[in-house]
Amino acid sequence: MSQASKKSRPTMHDVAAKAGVSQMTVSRVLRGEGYFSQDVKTRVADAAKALGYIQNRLASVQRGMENPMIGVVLPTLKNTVFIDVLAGINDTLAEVGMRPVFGVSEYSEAEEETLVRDMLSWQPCGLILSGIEHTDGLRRTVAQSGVRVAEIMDVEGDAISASFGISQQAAGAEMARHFIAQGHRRVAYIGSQGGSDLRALKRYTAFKSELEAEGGCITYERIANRASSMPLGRELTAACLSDVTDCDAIYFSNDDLAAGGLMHCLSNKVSVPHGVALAGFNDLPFLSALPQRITTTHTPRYEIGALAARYVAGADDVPAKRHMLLAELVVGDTT
Amino acid sequence: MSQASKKSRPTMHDVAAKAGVSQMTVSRVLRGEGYFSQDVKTRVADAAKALGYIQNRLASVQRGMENPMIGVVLPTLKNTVFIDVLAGINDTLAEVGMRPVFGVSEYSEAEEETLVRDMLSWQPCGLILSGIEHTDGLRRTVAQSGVRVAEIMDVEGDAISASFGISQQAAGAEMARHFIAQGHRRVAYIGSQGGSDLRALKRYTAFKSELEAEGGCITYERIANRASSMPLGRELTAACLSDVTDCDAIYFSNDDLAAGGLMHCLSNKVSVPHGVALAGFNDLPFLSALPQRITTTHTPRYEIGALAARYVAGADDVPAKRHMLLAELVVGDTT
DNA sequence: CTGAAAGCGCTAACAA
DNA sequence: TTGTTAGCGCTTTCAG
Repeated sequence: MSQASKKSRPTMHDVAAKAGVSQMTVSRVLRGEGYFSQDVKTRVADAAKALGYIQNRLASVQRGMENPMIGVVLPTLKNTVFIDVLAGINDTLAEVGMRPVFGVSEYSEAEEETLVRDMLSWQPCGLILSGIEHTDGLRRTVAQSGVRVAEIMDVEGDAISASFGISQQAAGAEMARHFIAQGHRRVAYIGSQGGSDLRALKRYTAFKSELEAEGGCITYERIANRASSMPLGRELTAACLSDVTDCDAIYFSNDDLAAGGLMHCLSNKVSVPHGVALAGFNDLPFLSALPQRITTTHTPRYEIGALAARYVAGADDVPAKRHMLLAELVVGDTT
Repeated sequence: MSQASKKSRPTMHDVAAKAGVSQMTVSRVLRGEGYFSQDVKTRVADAAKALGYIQNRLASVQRGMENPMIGVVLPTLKNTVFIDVLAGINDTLAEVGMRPVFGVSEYSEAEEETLVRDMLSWQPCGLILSGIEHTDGLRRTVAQSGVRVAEIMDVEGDAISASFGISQQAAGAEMARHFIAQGHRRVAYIGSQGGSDLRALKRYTAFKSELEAEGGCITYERIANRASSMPLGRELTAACLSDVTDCDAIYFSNDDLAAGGLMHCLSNKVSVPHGVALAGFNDLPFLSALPQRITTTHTPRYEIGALAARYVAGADDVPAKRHMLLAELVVGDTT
């Protein structure tokens, strides 16, 4: 009777019965709070272990304890960048005994709102969202819920409370100045994700206006609808170089595409950077294995995830504000 | 008074007060169960929307409802393979309104057990674990918890209830036969993860014994401790080719390493496959962008995740048994 | 069709 | 140092 039946897992009552104490005492011992004798402590610990007791957090949280769970919404899993961010989030949360619940929005703000509503039903103590553009409903919902919210990747715009990312505009503009300095004035742009990647768009916009301000120009622009990948980059580059003969450089929205471009050039004996210069974005580790070092912008992806996680986990050394991390130009030999 | 205070989120009581019905009626309407008039239905729906009501799942689950949450433990986030699996899991769960909670074990069985204990405290309705080797404690814990458990990637060994994966042994043996058929008898093996990747080990063991049975031999073996990556593959290949001069092929534990190997050969004018043959494992999409098509084994990663998710989500068309998916040899031009 | 009562497993507050 | 009481927000059961 006091033993849990086959069907239901043991509760504190079962542990209490086995240890010969009250259920409340079990609660205290297991949390290590309040007072209890050494004897009781070991009896309870033994009983819990013997029964294979596992805490029911739903009940604790329901009673007012903080839920060590963080809702995380990423735009996609197809881009390594977010995997790195995820790793940073997960590692950091794990350090303090918290876990992420996941959702993928596929770059849709409406879907993001739905996901957040859903996650809030588990009463997480924090939320990590991507980007800084959200629906009004989302903003209202999270404001009402009172959970901590971190927005990652982007810091340009109106943050809900804390944002962690880089300046996409500065990164784009810096690359434009580098192009100009290297004498690349006629530039093609190749992107993916059909323009739903708002951060790539911000970068490109800044790149373009800086380039034009410095006397350069965009001679070709192609933003494919598919997800970014090396094969896609190779394909788009082939198309670009056969369409346009008057560009001396290609700016890709990320490294996967740029690496694909480099592969095209390698396989087709297009000299880089003399035939055409190439640059990507992110500085993914695999670049260092390629035959040529692609010029790119290093982004602190893991750090962004880690910092955001520290914030939503309630670390008091991470204030709620705009955290702009450094994105550094990495000059390779493709420009 | 009936309105939620600034601090706490609105409950069914608040909605009930606003709609002029009892809390129980709100519960019924919101779940669409039982009977209620059209009038009551709209009043409740309006009130809920006006208040921005979000269900408190902790309470429902506590009361006996199923928690649409699946605990997922992966060995690493550094290997694209698991990202694909994750995508399959997430997409499939999302279709039925479920979400994954994540943990990364870093290939440690002890860590896996800790993670599972932690996740079970949220009363998830299912668990997806990687591999088929687990601690006894883990097995006891999940047996007692009564949740559905799926084990992915590997099907050779004693599954808890349902396993989804490929035959690592068959994949390794098939590659060995391919090597022999192509005349590659003296083979080097390059791996990573310091041998904690049990699946790679199984593959290699089968590869080796099949190779030797057919008259081939392993002339070099290097399993680095670091995580698998293209740069690592390039580095290890360089070391291998400078150490050993008598191997005519290298079998890599995965595509990242193999691609790194190919890059080394490209950059150092080592002809492939005549100077040395190369083969990887997984058939990652980026291979199609490389200058040469690397021979590899295609693994149905997304499908494994998707199927496992269907099972733990409670789909009745996925029985609890050993699901061995097909891993197909993909012959490229590097062997 | 609608509501009142009971209780899931836990913890804060108080009593012993 | 330990136990008792109340109640978190919800759903099951049973009464109107």
